[in-house]
Amino acid sequence: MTKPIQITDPKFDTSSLENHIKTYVSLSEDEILALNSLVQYKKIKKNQYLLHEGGVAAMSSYVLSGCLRTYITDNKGTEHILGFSTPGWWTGNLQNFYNDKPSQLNIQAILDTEILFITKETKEKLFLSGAVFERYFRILTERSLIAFQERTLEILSLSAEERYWKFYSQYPDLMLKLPQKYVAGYIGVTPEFLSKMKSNGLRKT
Amino acid sequence: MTKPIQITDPKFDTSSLENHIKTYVSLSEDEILALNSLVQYKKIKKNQYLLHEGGVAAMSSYVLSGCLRTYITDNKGTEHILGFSTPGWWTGNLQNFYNDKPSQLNIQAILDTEILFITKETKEKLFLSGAVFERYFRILTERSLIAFQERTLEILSLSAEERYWKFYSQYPDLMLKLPQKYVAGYIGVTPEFLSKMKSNGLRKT
DNA sequence: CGGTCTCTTGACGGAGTTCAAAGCTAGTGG
DNA sequence: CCACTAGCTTTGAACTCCGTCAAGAGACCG
Repeated sequence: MTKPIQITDPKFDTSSLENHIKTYVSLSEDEILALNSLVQYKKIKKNQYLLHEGGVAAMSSYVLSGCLRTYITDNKGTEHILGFSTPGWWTGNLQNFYNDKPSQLNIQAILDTEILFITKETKEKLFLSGAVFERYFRILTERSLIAFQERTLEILSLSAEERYWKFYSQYPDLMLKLPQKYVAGYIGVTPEFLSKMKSNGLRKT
Repeated sequence: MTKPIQITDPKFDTSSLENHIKTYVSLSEDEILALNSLVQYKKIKKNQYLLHEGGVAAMSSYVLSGCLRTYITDNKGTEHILGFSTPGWWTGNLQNFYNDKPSQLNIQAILDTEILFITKETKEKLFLSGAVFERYFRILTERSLIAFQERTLEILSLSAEERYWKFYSQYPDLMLKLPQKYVAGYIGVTPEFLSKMKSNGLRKT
């Protein structure tokens, strides 16, 4: 389906990722070299999949350009979106780092997308090459955890309309160029109901 | 397994936490000493708070005995439970590690509870004393993140009854000794509706 | 005991869903 | 560059799950 990466590809630019890491920890020259030698590059065309339901390959991906969505399809066929990944953010199927059961998750490009990625194995090598990487990912994971805790509480405590505005305030530019059905799939309503909410006069309260 | 060296007064037993850490990383004697010197102990009586809404003190707590619940109160006065912490699990208000805004979270003992805890500052000291701690917390945080991602998808995709059974299968012993209103607050329904679900013949499908 | 907190039960209401149909938009090939 | 199609969005009516409010029954602790 998707082509394997060729390591002999012309050199790609890792400066975006480097700078991202440097906002959390400081990197030595050796660590930068290790990073560059372990990270791989990939292009995903719009609507193609980085991870298909049932996949077991564990990888973490840093988005350079474009946008991905991570979602599941429930037993009624409805899609539920865990999140969107825009440039400067990591995504991946963490479950597969800890067990080999096929993932329920799909990760799909909703725009032409470029990523840098590391597999489970290369990530371990990265950790061995410098403790700063362990620290970097600990911090990122903590921040991601906080975000998901907040999301959990939002779904439990806010109405659909409030969740719509929350999403809008968090991702204003993303929401404008996103198909409505994806917004619906993220905030947890049907596309029909989101449409009705909008026509029935949405107003921030 | 030999008991850890108690340098001075054996005020409390950290072997539970030590063993927990050792299931993820290996600890040197020096690291064990650092851990013992930095970790503090605390008892919380039933219904008392480890963290009150509005608190800003950042700490991570390892539960030795008892049980805690972490929750928020929304603007209608309804309580929504983020999670329960039973022996062998960590809890805390991570947001306050990254900003000083008062937390919305409450952490309350629902049984007489004993914890070991570290503050934001001592946690940093722990990281300096050994990279294994960074690794340990990275792994724990990743696992916690996976759990919250799954919870998010469950709330979005499952009915109240399905969430009830999911909760039961994940925490069978906990659910039996938990007031129903807490189960309701976790799965995201009113106590009244949970009561009706049960009387209307709950059956696993 | 007695009071407070928790659980149950019922009637009613509303937020959000389902299904179906029609309009709209955007991508695609000729 | 236009026409065609597939998917996206809108709209409406019927329906369902779950919430709200209120009242009563039970349970726990001082």
